[in-house]
Amino acid sequence: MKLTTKSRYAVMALADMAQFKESSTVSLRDISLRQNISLLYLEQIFLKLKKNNIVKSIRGVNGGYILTKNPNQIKISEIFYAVDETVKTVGCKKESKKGCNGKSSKCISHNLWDELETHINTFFEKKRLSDLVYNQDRSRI
Amino acid sequence: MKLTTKSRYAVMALADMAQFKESSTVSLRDISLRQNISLLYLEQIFLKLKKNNIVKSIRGVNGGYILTKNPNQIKISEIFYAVDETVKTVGCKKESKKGCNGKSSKCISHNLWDELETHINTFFEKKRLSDLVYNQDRSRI
DNA sequence: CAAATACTTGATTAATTTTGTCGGGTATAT
DNA sequence: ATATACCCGACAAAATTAATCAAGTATTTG
Repeated sequence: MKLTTKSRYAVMALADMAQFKESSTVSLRDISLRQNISLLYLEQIFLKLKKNNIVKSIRGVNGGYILTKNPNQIKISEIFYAVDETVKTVGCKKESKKGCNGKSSKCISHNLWDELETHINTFFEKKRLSDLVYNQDRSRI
Repeated sequence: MKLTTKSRYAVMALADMAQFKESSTVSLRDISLRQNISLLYLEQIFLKLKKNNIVKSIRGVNGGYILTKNPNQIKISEIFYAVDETVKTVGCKKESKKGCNGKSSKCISHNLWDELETHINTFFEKKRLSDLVYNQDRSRI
């Protein structure tokens, strides 16, 4: 059970923006250099973040991206949703006739997986981008 | 972020054993039929469970597997560990000189991922096989 | 003891998903 | 104009997961 790099990078990049927003916009090139993430890959990720209204873009020279909200209003769960990171613990098909479909007949472990999913999602709901930035500052020695 | 079928199957199979232990041993063939899991794949899984002392095996006709402990003493975390399911949220290499190595220099999101890992693992530590079986019984209408 | 059952093990293949890259755009400040 | 930086769809490489195969060994039962 692991996180995809896509969602990890998304969070890292947004945290980077929250931290280094010296100017109004932050270019992907800067993030790429600072966080050591492929620029091309970052572009892919930011398209999704933009579609989901987490950042907005400004084109042209001196362009870049800006957070649409304050870091303390951006939940980690939003970010994950934006880049299609989902928590999948259950393997049962909803439309399967025989076997577990989550409704009429539940497999032995179904409730456990459901609980787990909720447990993880709750974590993401609670955490906000601002938590990272402050945490980071505190953890520097 | 998703669970591998291997660990899902492992939990399902063990829960099945806890539930249907009419005789002393349960054959993989029975589990395979009841839970609709490939027999060959189950064999692979049970080898690991055996190496990790969660089940023991009895060969020959009427052979099969037996749980080594009571279901209320088998943590989900043990099962996951046995089949090599690990929770990996951090992508940072421990030996990397530049960038995050988890110690001298931490990347912005490092603490978050660590927290998440702990959060998930705590869940698996708390849950026991017996929780599934009872849950299941309760959820049947 | 023969035959059926069921566990044992390593190797190999098939399928899927992740992790990017490529190539060609378009908009804008200087 | 031209360099910078976002935009977008398609594609390819790599890694991982999922599952199968082949060739066993041990044990019970008739």
